[in-house]
Amino acid sequence: MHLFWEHGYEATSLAMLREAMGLTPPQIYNAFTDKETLFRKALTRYHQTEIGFALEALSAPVPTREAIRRLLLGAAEAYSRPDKPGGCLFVSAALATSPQAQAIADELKAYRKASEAAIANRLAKGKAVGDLPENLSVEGFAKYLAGVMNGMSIQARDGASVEELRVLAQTALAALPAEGQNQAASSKE
Amino acid sequence: MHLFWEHGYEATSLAMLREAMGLTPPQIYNAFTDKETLFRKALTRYHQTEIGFALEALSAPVPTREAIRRLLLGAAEAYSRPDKPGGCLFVSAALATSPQAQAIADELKAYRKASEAAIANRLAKGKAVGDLPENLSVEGFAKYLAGVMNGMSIQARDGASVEELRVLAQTALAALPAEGQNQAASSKE
DNA sequence: CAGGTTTCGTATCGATCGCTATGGATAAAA
DNA sequence: TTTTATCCATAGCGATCGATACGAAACCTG
Repeated sequence: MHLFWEHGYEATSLAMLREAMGLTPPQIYNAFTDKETLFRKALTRYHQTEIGFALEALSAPVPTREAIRRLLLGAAEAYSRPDKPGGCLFVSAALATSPQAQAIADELKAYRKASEAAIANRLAKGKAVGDLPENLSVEGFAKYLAGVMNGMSIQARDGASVEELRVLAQTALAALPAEGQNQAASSKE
Repeated sequence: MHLFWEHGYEATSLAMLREAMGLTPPQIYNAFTDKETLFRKALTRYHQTEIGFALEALSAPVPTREAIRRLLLGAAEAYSRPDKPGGCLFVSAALATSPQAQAIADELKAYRKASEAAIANRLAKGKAVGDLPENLSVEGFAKYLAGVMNGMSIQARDGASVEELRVLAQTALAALPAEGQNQAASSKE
C-alpha cells in the first residue's frame, strides 16, 4: 500500500512489491491473482485505515461548520504523516496513466467523486437544519471543499508540514458562510 | 506536449509520440536527443503558451484582490479548455513516478513552488500597498491559493466544466480578507 | 522406509520500454 | 555515367515489464 501510495499504480513494479513483502513471484500471484487486484486490495485497505477521519467528521453530531472544520483539519494530518507518503493515495496513485491503466484511473476518479458527494450530502443536511444560508449552492461548495482537499494533497506531496496544511485548512474555512452565530467563534483559533 | 499533458511523463511512450508527430525513431532522436529533453521542451512550451494568464494576472496594475481574482479565473479557463487535456501539466505529468524519473518529478515540484512564490510576492506587494491587512501571513495565504489552484487542476481532470471551476474560484476568493473598502464590491458578481 | 502429492523457488516466458546500428535509396560530385 | 557521400526507414539492441512453466524439496499417507 505504501509503495502504491508513493509511486502510484503503474510506476510501482512487482519487483518492488516482492522485495517489500519478501515474497517470490508465485507467492504473490497465488495471494493476489495479479497486480490490478493487489492494487484494489491496497485501495480498500487505504480507505479503511487512513481515511477514516473523513466519514468520522462528516457523520459526527456537530454543527456543519465544525464538521467541515474537522474534515479539513483531519486531511491536514492524514496527508502529512511523517512515516507515510505525502498526500492522498486517491489523488496521487493514478492521475496520469497510460491507456492500458485507464480503468484504474477511472476507479480512483470515482472515489474522488464519491468523497465530493459525501461532502455535498453533509452540506445539504446542514442547509436543512439551518446551519447554512438558503442561497448556498451545495454542489458548488462541495466542489470547492473537495478541491481544497485535493490541493492540500498536492501541497503535502510537495513537502508541506502539518502546521502549514492546518493554516491552509483554516484559510479555506474562511470561505464558509455562516448563518449568524458561529462565524465569530471560528476566527479565534 | 498534449500527450505528456494527458498521460504524464512516464506513461507517454515514444511510440505514441512518434505516431503523433509522424516521425521515425532516428528523426525524433536527432531532433530532441532523448525523451527527457523532449519532455523539457514540452514543459517550456507549455509554460509559454498555456500558463501566460498567471504572470499576466500577477503583474497587472490592478488591486491585489483583482489580481488574485484574475489568477483564479484564468486558471478556471486554462484548466478546462475543451480541446486540451484537463488540469495543469505541472500537476498531472509527474505526481507519482518510479525512482528513475524522480528528477522529472522534482523539476515539476520546483515549478509548482515557483508559482507559489510568485503568488507570495504579489501578496507581499499588496500588503505593502495596503491592499491586505497587516496581520495576514503572506506565505500561508500563498500556500492556500496555490493549493486551491492545484485542487482546481484535479477537479478539471475529473471533468469539471469552466462554469464549475469559476464557481470554485469565486468561492475560494471569499476567503481573501479585505482592508475595508473592496470587500462589499466582491460579493456582487 | 517407499510412494504419491503438494508446495515453492528459480529460471524464463512474450511483450514493450527507450534507444541505436545497419542497409538501401537518394543526391551531389567527378 | 560512375563514384562518393548523405540521409533515413527498418530491424533489432539490452533492459525491464507483468506473469508463468518447471524441477526440487518437503510432507502426509501406506
